[in-house]
Amino acid sequence: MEVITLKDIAKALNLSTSTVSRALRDSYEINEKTKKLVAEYAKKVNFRPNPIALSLKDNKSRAIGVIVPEIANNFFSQAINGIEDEAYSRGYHVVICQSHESLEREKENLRHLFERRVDGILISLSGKTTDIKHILEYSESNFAVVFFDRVPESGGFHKVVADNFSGAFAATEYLIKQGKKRIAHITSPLTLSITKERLEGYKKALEVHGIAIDNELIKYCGFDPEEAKSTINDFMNTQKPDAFFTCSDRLALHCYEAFQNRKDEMPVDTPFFGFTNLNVSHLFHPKLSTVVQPAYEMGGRAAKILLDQLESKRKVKDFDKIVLETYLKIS
Amino acid sequence: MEVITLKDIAKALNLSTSTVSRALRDSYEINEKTKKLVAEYAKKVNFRPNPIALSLKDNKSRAIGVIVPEIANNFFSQAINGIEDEAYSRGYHVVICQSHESLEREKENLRHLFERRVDGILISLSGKTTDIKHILEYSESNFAVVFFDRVPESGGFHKVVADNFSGAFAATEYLIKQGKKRIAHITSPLTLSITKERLEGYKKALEVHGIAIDNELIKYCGFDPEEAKSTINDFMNTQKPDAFFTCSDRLALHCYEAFQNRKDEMPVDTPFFGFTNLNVSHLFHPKLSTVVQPAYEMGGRAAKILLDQLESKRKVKDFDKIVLETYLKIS
DNA sequence: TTAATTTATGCAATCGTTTTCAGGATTTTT
DNA sequence: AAAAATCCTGAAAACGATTGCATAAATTAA
Repeated sequence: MEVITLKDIAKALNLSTSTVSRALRDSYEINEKTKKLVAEYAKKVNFRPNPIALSLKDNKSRAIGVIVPEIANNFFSQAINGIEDEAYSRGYHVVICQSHESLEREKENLRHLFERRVDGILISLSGKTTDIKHILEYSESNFAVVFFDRVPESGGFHKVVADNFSGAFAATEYLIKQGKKRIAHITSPLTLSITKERLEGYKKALEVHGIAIDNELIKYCGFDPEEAKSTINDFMNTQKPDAFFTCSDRLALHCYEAFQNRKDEMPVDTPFFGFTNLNVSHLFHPKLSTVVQPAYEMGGRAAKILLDQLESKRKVKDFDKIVLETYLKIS
Repeated sequence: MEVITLKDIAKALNLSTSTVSRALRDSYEINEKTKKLVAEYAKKVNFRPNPIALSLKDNKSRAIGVIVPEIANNFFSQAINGIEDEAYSRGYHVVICQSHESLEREKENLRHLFERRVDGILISLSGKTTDIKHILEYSESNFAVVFFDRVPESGGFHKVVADNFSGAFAATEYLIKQGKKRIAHITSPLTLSITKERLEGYKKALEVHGIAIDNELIKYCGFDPEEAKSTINDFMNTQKPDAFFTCSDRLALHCYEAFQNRKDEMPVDTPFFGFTNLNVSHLFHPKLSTVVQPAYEMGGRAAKILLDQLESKRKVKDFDKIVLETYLKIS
């Protein structure tokens, strides 16, 4: 497979590169016969314009960056699928970076992507990110940014999120309808937007069903597995909840592990709910039910907004916030 | 964050772009004073050479492509982590494509990456790929290829694989030492290199321990979950093995699902082994033990070989085949 | 037949960087 | 003091594509 340039074609057909270029782009200035000649030859030798040359010319890389906490997480890998399908179908490629829940890594990722001259980025914030100064720095220089899933509170950006409130409400309500009254909620640090929204959904469901909110049943857990372990131990030694509802993939897994470490097995009649996209939750013991987010769609929508923005001439002035529905997967 | 070019620096300091370029690359031709002046100014305005311009000049994109069957699979996402760490630390970026176990998609991925002018690719073959003609087409035009995990039989390529034989041997031996004698092996199509190697390990362990090989206990399963289902049903209705050993992530999951669909639960004293990197296998019911591959390392090594090759002047003549050890994770 | 118009093509600049070549200025050698 | 060597710098070409401008050739109008 040989790499062919415009110049090669021009030489072969005894034309100038400009004529060849125009012929291929079907310019009105070029004779039909010439066009056909060029088109046929180009096809024969399998000509493809060098995307790097085009990038240099247009000052556009036709690449977008994605920053997620972790690829090895079903939610994010599904979201990435959505992003890639949208991007590839529109001729963009995708550079993926992981923040590993670290603000420092997130900053490095941004710098790397910026230096690589990506046209814009999609980002789901790290768990340690409390403000977005580092992102604002870049977002001036016509460097478009769209947030998804874990988004900042401040306005002025496009965002795509799940309906965290309703998802948490539905899960909590489901547990209540199963007759549960002491539902523990184990959640992430309050710095994350999703934490607050899910907590509100949980509280609202209790309220609607006339169950008093017991703050002892709500625990915040950072990223250290040990935290989850001691939280679970506390719960089992004191509160003995009759159901669990955790806020994330990671927390659900840490809690399951904490249970495995205890002598007394997790009671089978204590249902466990997670806000996760784990595609194997139904194989867990005890069963793990989940609030599932439309991760693929979320990625695709976020990518679409970004690319639309990149390709539109006028500067956007109003910013979309798209909220996608979740659904329950009962195991 | 402003984007600065050589020309900007040249204008500001009243020098020519060539002098600035040379100063920054510490050329012996440039006066020390000038060098210092330029270096300081460049640092102040945060100059970064435009990678796209460099790519065009060098005819190198400093990007590598990765083709895997599926990102949403722990083995591959861990391998990608290894690839990205190696690549980013050496100033390359990574374009990820998924073949979704389809030969057609794999061909499209190749075409896409080639047109994108990546300098080389890392590939783990799709389950439908039986020959590598489509890859050979490209591998001429100084387009380096390194295979990992699922590699072709033919020589003439760099390869990084797990010691599939030993892994399968160890798992089978473990089951035998647990007193199991009728160990079912459910495996992928024989077109995949890993299938054969793992099957050989399984057979060898039986042989070493004086257990006759029963071909009725060996079943090949494609990618359709229904196949796994009927395989499991067949086994449970007739052979009733006293242990299971599956060849892949996917097969292990399909089998677990098949068991869930049956009335009679999977007997708890029938141990189940998978050749997978599932990081939640210990939370399954019944327990899933696994042969774990060093996925991160595999990705990293493969990337290193590829990048070393890209950066070496002389053409490689002998091709490495690196075999990495697996380990058992008993749940 | 000559001028005006249309048609078809090529030249050259551009994007940002590197690098070859050339040359001016300064210093050293004779 | 002239020739040679050394040092520093800049102009220009190259990478591959696009595009404004110029112009030659063909056609039409007068």
